[in-house]
Amino acid sequence: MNEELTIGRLAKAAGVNVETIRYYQRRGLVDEPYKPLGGHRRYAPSAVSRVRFIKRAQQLGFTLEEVTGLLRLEDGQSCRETRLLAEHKLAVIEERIADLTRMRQMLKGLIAECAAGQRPRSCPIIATLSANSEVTDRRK
Amino acid sequence: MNEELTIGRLAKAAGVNVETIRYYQRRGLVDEPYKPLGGHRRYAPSAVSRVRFIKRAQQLGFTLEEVTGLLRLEDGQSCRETRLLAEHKLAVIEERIADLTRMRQMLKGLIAECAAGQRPRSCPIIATLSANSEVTDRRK
DNA sequence: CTTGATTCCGTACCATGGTACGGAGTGCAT
DNA sequence: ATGCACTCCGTACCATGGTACGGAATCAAG
Repeated sequence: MNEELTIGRLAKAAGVNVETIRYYQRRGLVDEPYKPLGGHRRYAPSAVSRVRFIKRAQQLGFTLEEVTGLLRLEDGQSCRETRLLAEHKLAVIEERIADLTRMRQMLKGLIAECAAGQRPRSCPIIATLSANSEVTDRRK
Repeated sequence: MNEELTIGRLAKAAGVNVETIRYYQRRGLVDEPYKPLGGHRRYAPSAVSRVRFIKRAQQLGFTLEEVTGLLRLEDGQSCRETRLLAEHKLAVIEERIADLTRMRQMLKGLIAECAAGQRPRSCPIIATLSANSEVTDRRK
């Protein structure tokens, strides 16, 4: 019995499209197995784990380029280096959260003003966007 | 005296590149003024406010397509409609924050495990990424 | 053996928000 | 009036993570 997979079965097993497998191959994230002359490539079952690894890393916020780095550490022996990558990613994510939190604060404030209907002549949101000053936090 | 601006001065006044002005024109966010035959276009001073409006809206998380919608409400008379746009954007931002917060929690936990060195044989981050469980894709 | 499904491969395209390039025409200052 | 800076315009390109297309070859089931 042969446990090897066609690209279609690999894709289905990993929960991605065939085109995605090809794309990962082009990016060097997944090995392209030997192709018999005039035949189709066969993927080892381990390729499924590989693709899932990539998908999980993406869910943690890693880009495909960063995943490439993680895959070089896949043997689990370079814990320190892996941790550094994770710490850097954590810092970036926290920055994004801070950015978004600021946006949220602004929007919440503006929406509240709108809802209060304090300025029926001119929408507070539009007024803020049209303001002649810089966009600093003049409103919290 | 003539207060009209060349595209270069407009760009500088608004703090963006000339190419960005052109790009906004192509997207219909900024009007393209009349061009005298064999001459250069001249922009009204209000174009500066317009570009700043766009930039401010972007800082609040709106895409250029959404900014197009906001600009249609620029007279400030459609407060309710404007507020709906803002509320929708707020919801999207809160979802993004929730996503990122989950990532942060995961990463923090994994980094802590790494630092504790509880599993010297295999890095906990790598082990998690390599886990044989399903991938639940929350992305849409 | 035939037929329908897959695979292969290169290439183009999607969204997003711009940036870069290049040749020709203008504008302004000296 | 000369020369450099600026403008115009179309087009191509950047990153990111894929998706779509299409013709030819191949595989697998009946």
